[in-house]
Parts: sequence; C-alpha cells; structure tokens
Amino acid sequence: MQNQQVLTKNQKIVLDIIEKSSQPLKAYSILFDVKKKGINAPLQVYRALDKLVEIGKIHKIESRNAFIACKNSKCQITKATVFSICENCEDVKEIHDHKLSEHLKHYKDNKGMKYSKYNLEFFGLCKKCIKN
Amino acid sequence: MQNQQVLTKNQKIVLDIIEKSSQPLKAYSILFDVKKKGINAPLQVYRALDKLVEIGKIHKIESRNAFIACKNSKCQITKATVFSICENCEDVKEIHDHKLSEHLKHYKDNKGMKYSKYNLEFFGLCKKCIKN
DNA sequence: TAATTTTTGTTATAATATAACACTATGTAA
DNA sequence: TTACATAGTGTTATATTATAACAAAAATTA
Repeated sequence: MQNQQVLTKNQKIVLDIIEKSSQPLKAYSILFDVKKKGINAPLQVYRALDKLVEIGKIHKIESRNAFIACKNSKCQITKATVFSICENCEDVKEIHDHKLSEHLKHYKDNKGMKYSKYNLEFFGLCKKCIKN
Repeated sequence: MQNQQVLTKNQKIVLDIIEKSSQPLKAYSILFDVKKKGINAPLQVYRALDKLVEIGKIHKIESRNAFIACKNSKCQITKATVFSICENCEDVKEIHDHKLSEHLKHYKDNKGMKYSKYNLEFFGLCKKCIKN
C-alpha cells in the first residue's frame, strides 16, 4: 500500500518533473526546474528524492547520480532494479525481465548473507549509437 | 596484457593503500593516507583511481563512492563486477560466481543494445549482522 | 486540547569530483 | 639523438553532489 501514499507538495512537484522526463535527471537540474514553483534549496529537493526513492516512485541511477521515474505503476520495486545505459548518448532505460529478476532475486552466495535488494546496471551502446 | 602495465609512482601508492584495506576506501580518505607520501591534491588521487579502474586493478562501488581492490589477479574484469554489500556494517565483498557471470554476460534485451559492461550490487545483511 | 511526528524553510557546510594550465617524463620513430 | 607525440605530474581554483543543524509550521494521534 506504500505506493498509494499521499505525497506532500514538494514531493509532488519533484516527482512531476521526473515523470515528465524520459531520461534521468540530476538533483541540481531538478532544483533549477522547480525554482519557479517555490522550491529554493537543495535540501528540499534531496528530501523529496529520498522519499520518492523510498516508496519506489523513482530510482537512483547510481553510476550517474541521477533519478528516473519508475514506470511500473503496480508495484514498488525499489528493491530490485535493472537498467541499461548507453555510454554514448547516456540514454537510460529500466529493464523488466522476469527471468533475469527471478534469477537475481533467488541468488544465494555461500557467505550466509541475506539479500533484500539489488541494483544492476548494464553499459553499452544503444541501437542508434551503434549505427553512427 | 593491460594488467601487466607498469604503474607510475602515484598509481602504485594509491593501489598499495587500497590493496592493504579489506574494505572499500573513499577518495578523500585515500588522500589523507597518502599525504605522507607526497600526494597533496585530490586530483592526484582521482587520476590514479581512474587509471587503476581502467586497467581493472580496482573497482568502484558506485552506491558508496568507494574503491576496492580486485582480488582476481589473473584477468581484468572491470567490465563485469558483482558485489555484496551489508547495509548494516557496510562490509563489501566482490562476488565471483561463474553461473551468474555467464548469465549476465550473455544477457540480451529486445532493444538491440550491445552491452560491453555491467555492475551488479546486492544489498542485505551479512552473517554477523543478522545475528546481532 | 495537547502531544507527537513529519514536513518545511533556511543557512551553512561537508563530501565528491573535475577544469585548466604549465611543466616533466617516457616512448617512438625518423 | 633529435624531434615529436603521449601520458603523467603538480598546482590552484572551482564545480558538483549531498548533508547537518535548527526553528517553525503542518498533519496526525491520543
């Protein structure tokens, strides 16, 4: 039910900007965009981002320090994310691959660790960039 | 052969510090440690780190902005890394799992992307931290 | 209502990372 | 061995990413 949580004003503003972007946005670029809406300080943005990540509305692309909306509206999958990143044009897409997810979800090492989360980032060249 | 590359003075100093640590080190903590060896500025550390990552001697833990030595001396596996991270004690280990690597190496999406690299980070609780 | 928790706004600052420039060392090849 | 290219160095300055601390306001709960 966490996903149906009511968002606060700042959270809505920030989420809105991120959802409108097809590509990941950086915190300070979000800040720039929301200044006209009364959000003035980095912390206001970071606090909203933290919350949105926590409830699974957005994901952080760790290798890029950027945030992207989760398209998968049905469930919160903060805990299991896979992205594909073009190293040329920086296009980022979230990957939903059931077989891959299952594989990763059930992964067990021999160290007795209990995993609750993973993040996988694939890097390469997208179709467009291969051609050019 | 890239891995047999001769390292420069700064690269050796930085690598040495990282190899002596069982846990990932942050750039500025490395800087602090190497000041007595004549490295004074962040850039000197970052340049060494960049090179060491490039040749596969160390890896960056993206979610932690920290660097860890690659124990796998035989090959440069900059391009395919898997880590397990304890969210309580922050213990980090590199995972070498042939089956998992094969699975990821051969992963193909339906977008026509050509992948050359991936990074996977598992999060959870290690044996010790589960008990406590 | 009062108490508690969460969110806000704000200022300041910490932590992470790179730009730009002049110089030095090393490798390559004529 | 001289010239040229390439990679690494040292340095100062600055950009980028992120959090601490505190007081006040709003929402929630008892």
